[in-house]
Order: sequence, then C-alpha cells, then structure tokens
Amino acid sequence: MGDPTSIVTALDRAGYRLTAPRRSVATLIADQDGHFTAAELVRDARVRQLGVGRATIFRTLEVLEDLGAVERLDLPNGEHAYVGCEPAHHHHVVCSRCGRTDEIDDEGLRAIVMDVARRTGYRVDDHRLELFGLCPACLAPATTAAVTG
Amino acid sequence: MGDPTSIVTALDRAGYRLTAPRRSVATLIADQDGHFTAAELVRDARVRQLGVGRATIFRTLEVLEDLGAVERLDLPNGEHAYVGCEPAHHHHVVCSRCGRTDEIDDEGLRAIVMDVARRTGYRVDDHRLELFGLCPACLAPATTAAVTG
DNA sequence: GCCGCTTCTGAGACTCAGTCTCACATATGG
DNA sequence: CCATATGTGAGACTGAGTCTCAGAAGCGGC
Repeated sequence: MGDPTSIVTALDRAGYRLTAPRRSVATLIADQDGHFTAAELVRDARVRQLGVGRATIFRTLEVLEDLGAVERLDLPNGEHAYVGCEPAHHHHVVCSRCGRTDEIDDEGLRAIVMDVARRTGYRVDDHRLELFGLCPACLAPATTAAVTG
Repeated sequence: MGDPTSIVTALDRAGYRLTAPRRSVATLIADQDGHFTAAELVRDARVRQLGVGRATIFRTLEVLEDLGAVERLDLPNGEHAYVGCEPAHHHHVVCSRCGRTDEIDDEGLRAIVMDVARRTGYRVDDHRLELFGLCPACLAPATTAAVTG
C-alpha cells in the first residue's frame, strides 16, 4: 500500500496533466485501507495540510472512476464509497466492519446475466454486484468471542 | 397497477397506524410505473394536493423498506430510487430508458456467493445485484431504428 | 360515541454531499 | 521562456435527507 504510481500513470496515459493536487489525491487514495469516501479524502487532505480543495478531490475521483482506477460502491447505508482497483471489470466483497475490500471476478455472473436476459427479454448492458460481510481477519475474533462468551 | 392494498396491509400487519398520509403514500407508490425517487413522490403528492409533507414521505419510505414492501435501488448515476415489490429476497433488472423494473430470482447467485465465500474467506451476509439495460418494449423501437437508419 | 395515550405529522430549520462559477495558477509543447 | 489549454481553490449554490417540536389523530378501552 501507499504507492500512488499506478494512479498517476493512469492519469498520464489518458492525457491528463500531472499536477501537484492530483498527485496528492493519488497518494491519499493509495494510503487508504479498504474503501473510503470522498469526505474522508477531504478530511485526510486537510489533516495532512496538502492544500487540496474539495472540488478538486471530487473532480479527481470522477476522472479516476472514468479511467477505472477507482470504483464506486454503494454501501448498504446509502453512502457512496470508493475503492482503488485494477482497471478491469470485476466486483467487490466489502467487510462491514473494517471496510476491507477484495475483488472478485466476473465468472459465474456472466451466466446469470445471460439467463436473465433470455428470460425477461431485457438487453442487459450493465450490472453491479456487491457482497457485504466480514473479512477473515474480522471473522476470527468474532468466532473466538462466540465460543468464549 | 394502482392498488395500494398490499402496502397498507403490510403496514397494518406490522402494527403501524393506518393514517391518511400513509395511505396517500401507498397510493402514490402503487401508481408509479417502474422505479421512482423520493423526490418524485414528493412532487406527485404536491401535484395531487394530497397534503403530505416531505418528512412523512421519507419516513414512510423508510418504514416500507424495512417491511420489504419497497426496495431501494442505486442507479448508475448515483441516484437513490425505489421499487414497490413483493417482500421476498430478490433482485431487479432496471430499464435505463423507461425505468421499468422486473424482479429476478436468486437462484444462480447463491452459488456465486458461496463460491466467493470459500475462495476469499469472507463470511458473506448480504449482497446486492442490479442489472441495467433496455426492457423489451424500449428495445423494439431501438432495433427498428437501427435497421431503418 | 368519547377519552386518553401513543404514535404520527407538517413546517421549516439544519446538515452534508456534490456541483458550479470564475478569477487565478501551472503543466506542457514548442 | 512563452502561449495557451487545462486545472485549481474559494465559496456560493443546490438538493437530498434528517431532526425538532408543537399540534393532530388513530386506536383500544370504556
């Protein structure tokens, strides 16, 4: 964690200028564990005195989402969060406790999408799958606690 | 469409009072085609002079979501929308053009969830699947147009 | 039908995410 | 180093959703 290079590279390759604020945002994102919200980046930027404006953070997130360097999640509570990720189509499992996310591939889902399309007559262009639960690390103490108490 | 009975019944069975504003909201929802936003209900209520306040609409939607009489969707553009639906776990295909939604069952997804759980070590408690595309009705003219022009 | 208690409601203030504007700054190609 | 297109920050603005609180009204008991 903590390496903003891939984000910066993605910006560069797409023809965006490599400005100081964008590098700062890239660093902030690279330093996040699991998912994060725009508001968290704004707060972190202020704490770290990076002098990056709110608007810039929102704009940069938008660009990065377009580039696929970041993906937007809709948490069950309605919040919009982001995860840094590799630019390929995939989905995420999100830990409800610590916010850790892992990518999951598309495999089986494709079959479901095709099946739904066949049965409903829709042409399915896009889809979103999000799984929520507890990651192994958060699960371990929970299990222990359950056994103990 | 247009029959608010099932929503009213659901409220009643859950021990909520059957007030005039709640009946109005139930009717508004029953009259919606496809998905709708809280803002749309507020507007409709005003147009139809139902005298239902904004806060009440939000509160009623929250209650109905708890009861499973309504499900919340996150549209690709970030908006929060709702669909009236039967209170059982399922997912939706959403038409990007007309907003129509259809329910799809859980079948194949269960296998995916279990597979992901096994491979990642997460305990998956909840999931969300949304498919977006064009419904058959919106698809037909689109196809014609493509052929014609 | 009426009473009393509890739940519900509407108005409007409030909060907070996200967008927009616009004058100023700066990365980049030449 | 310059010209210029692109990016930036401050802060106003918008719109969703929440909260508060005094008053209204459903419902069970009589």
